[in-house]
Amino acid sequence: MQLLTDSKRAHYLEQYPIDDFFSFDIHPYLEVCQFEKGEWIFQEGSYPDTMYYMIEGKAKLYVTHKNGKVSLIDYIEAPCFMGEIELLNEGRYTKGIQTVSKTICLSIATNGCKEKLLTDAKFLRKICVFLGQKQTAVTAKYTQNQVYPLENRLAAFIQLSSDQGYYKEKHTEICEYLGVSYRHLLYVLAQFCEEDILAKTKKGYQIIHEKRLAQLAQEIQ
Amino acid sequence: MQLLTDSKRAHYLEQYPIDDFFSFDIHPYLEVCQFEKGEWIFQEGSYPDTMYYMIEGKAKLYVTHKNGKVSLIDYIEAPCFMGEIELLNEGRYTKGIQTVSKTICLSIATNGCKEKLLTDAKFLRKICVFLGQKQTAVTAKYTQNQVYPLENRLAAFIQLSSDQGYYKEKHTEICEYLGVSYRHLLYVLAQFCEEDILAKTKKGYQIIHEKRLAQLAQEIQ
DNA sequence: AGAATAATGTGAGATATCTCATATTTTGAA
DNA sequence: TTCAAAATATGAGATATCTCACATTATTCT
Repeated sequence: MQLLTDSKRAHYLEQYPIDDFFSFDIHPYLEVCQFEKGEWIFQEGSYPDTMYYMIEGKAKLYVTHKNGKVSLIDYIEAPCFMGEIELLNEGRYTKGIQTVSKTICLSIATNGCKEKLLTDAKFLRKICVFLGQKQTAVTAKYTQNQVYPLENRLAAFIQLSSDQGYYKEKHTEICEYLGVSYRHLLYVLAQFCEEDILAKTKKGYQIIHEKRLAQLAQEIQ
Repeated sequence: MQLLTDSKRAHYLEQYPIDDFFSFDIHPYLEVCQFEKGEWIFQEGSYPDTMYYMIEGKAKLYVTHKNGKVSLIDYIEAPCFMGEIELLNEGRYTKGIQTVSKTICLSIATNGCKEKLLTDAKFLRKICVFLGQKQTAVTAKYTQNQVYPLENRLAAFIQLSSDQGYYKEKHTEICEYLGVSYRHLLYVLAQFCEEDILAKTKKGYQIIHEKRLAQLAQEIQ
């Protein structure tokens, strides 16, 4: 992690003003940080003293289970808060956050202004809305995981993440996200090829039979 | 649903004071309602105009999927808010809430005081903490569902819900909660009996081999 | 460039879980 | 009390998904 200073710092603060999230002057507590790809923003089990607001980039929210298995809970995309739950409740981070790409965050050192934050209606309302939406999203994802086979969920995910008719995500990431084994993900991809829904090319999996894919995805809504 | 009046109303308002959730006088907007067992507090798709704070009772939070399957997202137990997300964001209820037992709620007609609520730091902070904790709980449950077989999850659930060494929940409810079919729940219960972890009696399933049960449950933590 | 590491790909066999059909028992309401 | 509905129970067969083992490519680092 690298603290940005001077012109870079000024640039980001200017481009992403968050003054209106707060009813007091937040600038004394603010830093601009840059995380490299793959860097951990929060480590599971560590003690929190910072809240972040991600303004550019993408990250993954993880939890590690006792048996060593890891669940990719969610992708986190700018703009969003991180560490807000830990600010509200005491305690360690129970989740890890790792960047997927270079990421720029505004950091708020909470030891300086925790009380101010927790009594600021403007800020709290922002957090409330954010938490509410996140909860809705996470709940939807998990109930779907439970009720639909991978065939449908993968179809929906391919629709979402494909670019110019090509699906080219990393299998290792996606199987974690969809909560299935690597092996099984490959099985279902192979099955899609078998059924001529996709075709494997050097550029990724090409979507051939878009209608059928949509049909499979739609069963979820 | 029944509005309570006079002495009953006064009784509950006195027993569960929520004045300190707000920095303004909430009483003009407050009612005390009673829902019978099995009644729906929110219907999926309906338009919200009320937020509730459940003070006695227990309910189930549901979502219905496109394919007709229903997920029991969570048990909701007093004390807790209901409809808070809909207060924050516009839109219909996307979840249904059905009581499990007779339930007493304080209702807050939001059309009268929405603005006041959404600018009240005291209230917003309560909601934030509540949402944060709920999110943590829901996430934990669902990631576990994904990673552990029913054997472990059921063991943990039996530990939680058993009373005086007896497990006697309704299978029809629990299979929904644990996200498995009725058939499979019965299989695993039978397996527990087979292994002399439980014994089926008229009073419910008796826990015989507590250590082994704990062992199975602990794999989750 | 070469070595180490990560990602991809595939087979075989196991198992966790589902669907459906059907019978019995319990519960709640008329 | 009786009847219908809900809950419990069980079998049989299907399938979605997992584990493990191993081979082959890409990527990254030195």
